[in-house]
Amino acid sequence: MEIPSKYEPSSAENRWYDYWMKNNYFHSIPDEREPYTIVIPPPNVTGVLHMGHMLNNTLQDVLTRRARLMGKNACWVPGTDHASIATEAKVVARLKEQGIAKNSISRDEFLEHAWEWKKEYGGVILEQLKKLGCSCDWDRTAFTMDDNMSESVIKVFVDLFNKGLIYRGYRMVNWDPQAQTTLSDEEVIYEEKQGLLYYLAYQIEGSDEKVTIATTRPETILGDTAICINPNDERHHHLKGKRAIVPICERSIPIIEDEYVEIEFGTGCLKVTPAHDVNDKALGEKHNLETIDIFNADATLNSFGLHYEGKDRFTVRKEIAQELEEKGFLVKTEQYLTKVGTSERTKAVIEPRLSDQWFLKMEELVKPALKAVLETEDIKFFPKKFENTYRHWMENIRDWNISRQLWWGQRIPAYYYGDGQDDFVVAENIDEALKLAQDKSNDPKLAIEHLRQDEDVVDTWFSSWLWPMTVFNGILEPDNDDIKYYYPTNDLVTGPDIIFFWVARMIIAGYEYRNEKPFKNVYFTGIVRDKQRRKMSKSLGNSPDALKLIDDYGADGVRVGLLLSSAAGNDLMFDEDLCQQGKNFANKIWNGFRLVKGWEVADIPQPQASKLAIEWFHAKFDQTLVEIEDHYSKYRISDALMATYKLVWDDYSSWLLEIIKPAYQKPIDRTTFDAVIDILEQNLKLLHPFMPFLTEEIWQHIAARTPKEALIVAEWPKIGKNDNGLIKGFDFASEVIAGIRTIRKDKNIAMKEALELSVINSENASNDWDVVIQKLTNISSISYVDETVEGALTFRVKSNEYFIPMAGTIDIDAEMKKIREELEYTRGFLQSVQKKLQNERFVNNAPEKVIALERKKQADAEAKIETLEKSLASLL
RNA sequence: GGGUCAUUAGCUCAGUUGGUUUAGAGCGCUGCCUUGACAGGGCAGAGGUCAUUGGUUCGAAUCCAAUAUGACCCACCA
Repeated sequence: MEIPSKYEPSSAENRWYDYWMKNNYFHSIPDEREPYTIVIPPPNVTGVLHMGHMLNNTLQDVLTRRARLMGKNACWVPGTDHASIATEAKVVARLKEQGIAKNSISRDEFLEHAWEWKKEYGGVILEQLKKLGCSCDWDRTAFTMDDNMSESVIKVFVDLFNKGLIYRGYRMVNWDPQAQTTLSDEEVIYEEKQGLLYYLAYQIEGSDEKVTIATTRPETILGDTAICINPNDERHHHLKGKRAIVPICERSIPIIEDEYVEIEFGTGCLKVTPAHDVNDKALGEKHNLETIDIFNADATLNSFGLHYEGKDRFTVRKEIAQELEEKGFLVKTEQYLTKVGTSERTKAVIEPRLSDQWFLKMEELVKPALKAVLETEDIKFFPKKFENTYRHWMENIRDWNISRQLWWGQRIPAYYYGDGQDDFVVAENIDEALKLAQDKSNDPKLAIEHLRQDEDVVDTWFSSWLWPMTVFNGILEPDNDDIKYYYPTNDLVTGPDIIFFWVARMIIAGYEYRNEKPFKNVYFTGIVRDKQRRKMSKSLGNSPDALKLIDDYGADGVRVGLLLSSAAGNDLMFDEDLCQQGKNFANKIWNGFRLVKGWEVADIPQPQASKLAIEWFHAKFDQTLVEIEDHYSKYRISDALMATYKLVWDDYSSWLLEIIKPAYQKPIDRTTFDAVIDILEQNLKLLHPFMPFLTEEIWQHIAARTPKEALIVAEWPKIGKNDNGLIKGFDFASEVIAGIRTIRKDKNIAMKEALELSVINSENASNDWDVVIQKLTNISSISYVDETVEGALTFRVKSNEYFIPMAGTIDIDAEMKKIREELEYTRGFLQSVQKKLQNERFVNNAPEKVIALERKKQADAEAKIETLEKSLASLL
């Protein structure tokens, strides 16, 4: 059968993915082997594959496949996250297109639509992961709103409530007026925006005097309930105890004093709006101020907004500024750079808002999680620098607002039975709730229909923080076989952007619910950026279509492309050229295989050169394997790939195959052939985690294999004896080869023309490698001589001198120039070494080993100089 | 405002407890080669005052300090 000269990925990829699925290699069940577990960072159900996912999941697949090859019971659990805000927004938008308003349908009807949506689109991203080659255990695919997941969430909520860690509070929270829900502090992104600072003059009550304040939000004056000055500010002492009149609404408000006010900022006078600013709220509580909320839930003004009622806050800002100016209250405006909080999901400007919400007390929960990372190193971060970020957040942690005013998610299991602040119970189901409510209210006649469940759901992260446990049902059945076997998981691969949202909270939950870490190592990937260092995003349109990339370069090519430049924790500048490099590599491997496959095998003696080359490659392979293992142990995946790349491209293809290659249309001896097939198979194993499809394809081409013998479940190579002498000998020989090639190049001597080589072997180098040198450079004979050969081109390796006699004239000047240049360099080098050795303090203080090395360098350089001088003399 | 990290070849990055030839890799670049695995290839080559300035040391890309530039994280100055 003719093998095409170009590797065609698309058919192979589908074929082998189906084969792997059919033979159940991805599926894991507990057995006597050591487990290796990864839980996927569940992408949003609304998501489509982007470059970040590609990188992230390629890394997970590399780790999983390698673990599998190493004989571990590898289990990579896939799944998706219900992403309440994002998904609810999409469903709302879709309903709107169909002419249905969310508030016109019931909660249950809405949820039906949402589930319908999930059924339709929820699997898209997982299907895309298959295209990438991800070897997830699809039988275990989970979703954060699966029944057992939701039950777990409720159970945990009730438990934390009963422990006194969850409480209900009337607090200032981050309100997203577009999604109409609260957000946690972590979901608020601060963006710098150019705005205006308005200076407004308030009339002092009962006088003609005025007081000027500065604000960025003039529309909130309608909610003002005080003006605050710093008691140490002498400019304003005359205002103490007086009252001011708020413009437009003409409310009389007190002038209070507090050191919180910065004397330097603005005019040193602050307007206080307790309903719409966290600091103002604190002031309000301290000074017992009235709280006036002027906004509706969608951030339009309510009746306190007077004639602005019903208008949006930003419209009002413009209009009220105009009115204030017309009425003479506006003193001036200044350009002002301010930080505005926006919603991570909807991008809407966050409104601080007072409302009843559920909070989780973090202070105690955090302690074991902090210790595990920073003290005991039970959990290791790669790269380590993120431990600082983690520490900082954990040590300054605030209570977590876990309630969201949404429908898509786990509904808060609180049941109200009366109108009092305290008239509620928390229970896993309504029957439990009824019993508790009857007890608490002392009213045995209380019935189910009297109970109203809280309308809110919990934050999405309140379900995903349990993910490493709930995917193995470890909350509902804490003693089941899966959780006992797979937990704690081994590696977590994720982005540093969710270190607080998710990573930290999983660690907290792990210690609280299993008294054990959720994972041993966390590998933080970088952010994928484009060549101009811009973050890849939909709005910029700079994110390539993942599936198109796979079409163009093959999944293996894309995987290699992504991994080539992704040191842990460093952002990665993605460039399609890297995928091209990956594709080229795949083709190189393919052709290396094609060459070997095309050879005719005969029972003839093994050439000495082949024997030596194979021994050398074994040594080189062992040496590289040590390197690769070291890289993996430090999660330096891109270095592990590069080491493999060089082994296969340079050592295997460029050197080994060239040395053993039989003459044109001549057969190869069986011994060499068998050895090279074995070597190819070992290489394929190292390559498989990076390039699963291509390697399986070649593996199965080499020989007919039963499913048990598939590459995906082959045995990872063991580290061998690593013979250094062979590697040194080869390195020396390769320098000789390069010298001869350079001469051929310079003098334009075709490879067909055989040359002779003479050598003055001052280095006493072994002649074992002569056969290899001869084969690769078409040297007919190598003779060992004592004296300089006249009329020859020369080159030197260390202090060995090589001669290639030339029939024609030798350009003496050029030869001399070359030698002089070498001489100059070597003398310079010798000088620097001598300078060190002549320094008494160096000789006295440096370790023995270092001095010996310097002496060796000196001797080598001196020998080389002697050789060069002799050659030069012979030319004169 | 506080903090973390970076700065090495045209680009992307290694350089592990200071000493392994006068600093490496991949890509790119420049020449030449090209019927017998692969032009998605081969061979050879050019290219760096290791951000700057001081300091410690026998010895610094590596340790320390300051400066500059950039990135990220945290923080309630209207």
